[in-house]
Amino acid sequence: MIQARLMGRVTIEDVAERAGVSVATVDRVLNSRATVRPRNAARVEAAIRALNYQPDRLAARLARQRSYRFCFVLPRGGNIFMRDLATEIESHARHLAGERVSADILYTDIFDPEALSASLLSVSGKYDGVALVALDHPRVREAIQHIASHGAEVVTLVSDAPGAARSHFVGIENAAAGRTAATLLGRYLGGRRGKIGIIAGSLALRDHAERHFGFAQVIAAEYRDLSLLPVQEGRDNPERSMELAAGMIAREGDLVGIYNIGAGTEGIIEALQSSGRSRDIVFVAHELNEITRHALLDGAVDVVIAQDPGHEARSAMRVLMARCDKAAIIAAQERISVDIFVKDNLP
Amino acid sequence: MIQARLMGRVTIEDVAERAGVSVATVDRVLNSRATVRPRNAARVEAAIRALNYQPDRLAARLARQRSYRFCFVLPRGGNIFMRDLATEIESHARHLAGERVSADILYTDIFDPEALSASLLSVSGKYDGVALVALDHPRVREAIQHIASHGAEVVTLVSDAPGAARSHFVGIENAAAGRTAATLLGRYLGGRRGKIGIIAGSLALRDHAERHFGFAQVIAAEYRDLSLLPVQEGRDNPERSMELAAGMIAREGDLVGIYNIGAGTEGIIEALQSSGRSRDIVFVAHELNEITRHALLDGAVDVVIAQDPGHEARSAMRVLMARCDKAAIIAAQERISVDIFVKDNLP
DNA sequence: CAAGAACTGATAGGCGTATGTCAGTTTGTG
DNA sequence: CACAAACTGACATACGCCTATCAGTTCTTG
Repeated sequence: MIQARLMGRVTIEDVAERAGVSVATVDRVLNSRATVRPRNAARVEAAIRALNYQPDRLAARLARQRSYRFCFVLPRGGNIFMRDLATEIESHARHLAGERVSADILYTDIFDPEALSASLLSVSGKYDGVALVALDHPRVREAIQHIASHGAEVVTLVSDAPGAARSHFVGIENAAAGRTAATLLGRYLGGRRGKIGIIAGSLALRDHAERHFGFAQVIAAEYRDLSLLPVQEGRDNPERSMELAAGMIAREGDLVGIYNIGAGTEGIIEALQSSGRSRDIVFVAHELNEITRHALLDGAVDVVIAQDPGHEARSAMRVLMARCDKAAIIAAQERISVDIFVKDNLP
Repeated sequence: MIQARLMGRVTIEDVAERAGVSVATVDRVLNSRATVRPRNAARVEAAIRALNYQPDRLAARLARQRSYRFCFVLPRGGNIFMRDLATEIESHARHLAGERVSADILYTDIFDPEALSASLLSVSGKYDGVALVALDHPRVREAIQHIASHGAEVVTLVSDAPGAARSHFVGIENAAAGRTAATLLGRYLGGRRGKIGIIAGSLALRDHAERHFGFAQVIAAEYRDLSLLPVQEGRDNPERSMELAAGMIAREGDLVGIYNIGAGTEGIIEALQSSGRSRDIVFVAHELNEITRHALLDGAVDVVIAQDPGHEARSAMRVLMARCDKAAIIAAQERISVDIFVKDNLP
């Protein structure tokens, strides 16, 4: 092992010496703890640059004795994806116990602006960071503002609230996800002519609306032989989605594709299979889980567009931690990608 | 901020007290520093479990005064992907400077077993961890063994050497990548009948051979209307690949698809475009970079199968660090996925 | 059962930073 | 020029763990 002394690690003492001041003064500059005469402050800054001083993050966190408490606000009784997300958050929180981080999960009705904002306010002031699956609503923005102004970091997760005081959004670009679905569905159909059915949870959900927008855009622009049926809202519910899909299949003789924007995929698979037209209808769904995974292998689903809940959980925590100790975040690492899965590249 | 004392962080002192021994003994057990009577060792283990003690990794690294030195062994004069990988390694190394980690890059001819193993031996003993783009060859395995037996951790990067003493492989499953390419190409062709041209860097490269295997497997099993032309070796060179592609296009009137297993994609694009048959031939390539990115947007390439060099660089460093301080690695986080890109889900 | 071997406890000092105190020095102001 | 205000330096303590030392205790073994 090579020891640090051999590497000549630069410490605040070196900076102090070089700047001709005491370590206390360097500390005052570094942590803006008290006013320092401009001349000395400048010297310190210069010494820092000259020596390329980088504070030791390990020592800093140890000394600061900070243990970060984060709160994740998730939908109560959510779909499979949300349950997977919760599992990932718990598992990563356990892992981070050795790094002085703890995370609680608060379940609430995120579709009700009043309930969500009440939950947010109830949490305000008690945590160093809050991650929430947001609803784009004035009340919610207000609650986020409240948390932020009480000194906590806020990030939105999966679903964003663009105008709000959140410092980061951990999630995918949903319009791009919709466009991706359209391109794959269109290319898989390879020039066939016909109708495409679309099922969403609810177009009142920002992410569903955005996916629909992206999907419709690409189909209109690039696949003139395909036409879209009006969106049906299945509320992410398998039974309801099954009925909607069955209705579509029965009504439209030239149905060649289905795009499920939200959850409830198992219902649509059932409708397809019991209709006997499963092989003729290209089906694109969202999110990778036990159901869609098996469906891909069976051929019941042709393509899955997904976001990785594990990545999102870890990313949210890393971003919160980084913001809490004012460190830089690695943009490329924290970017959540629009994943495409076929039967062959499953994890 | 919530202080640690409120959280009741468990320290070795708590463990010692609970086990009825001194902290020195706990330390002896934890770091197997000297022999401890079995009875006491068992008590300590029990106390650790009972209290769910987790050593503070920050404090440990600080005290140990370790600064990890890693070496990355990459191909000299590599293709775009390898250059991107090098850039990512440098950039992440800079980022980790504040966490007592440094990384050097050593360029060598990784296709020559003698040269590669000589480079590995020259590096042996000087680093805490080595990551290399491996060649699957006895000489190389021997060199890896040598490094490992001198106390350094070894991981393979992008290309594996399965029998060797590396503790981890950071890269994709190449057979799965090949299968994925075949499925997308097959589905994009939507039942069209014809020939598929395959260009590889060299089938002597393990990753290329594996991709080819996976690709051929799926085409044979699922796309009876498609037949494969013999693999042409372009040595990852754009000019040579262009000539090979141009030849194929001219010779085979019913060429409906091209799969480029390695680099040199720009050459193939040129051949396709100057032939005027670009729109009729589905083209699947590997790795996302400026060239393939533009080609996707242009429509010159239909699908790109990729691995993320940034993820690989960060993952290699995290794995090396984790192994150096005997910490657990997060499997899901370190798994490198076979990414699929179309024009709509580009980062 | 004595002598040596094997083990254990107490303690000190260190890693690089944070935070606070207090006496001492410089600066600005009237 | 005096006096308060603003600034600075030196030092102490803490964070949790690592490493080493040394005296003291408990085991082996002949």
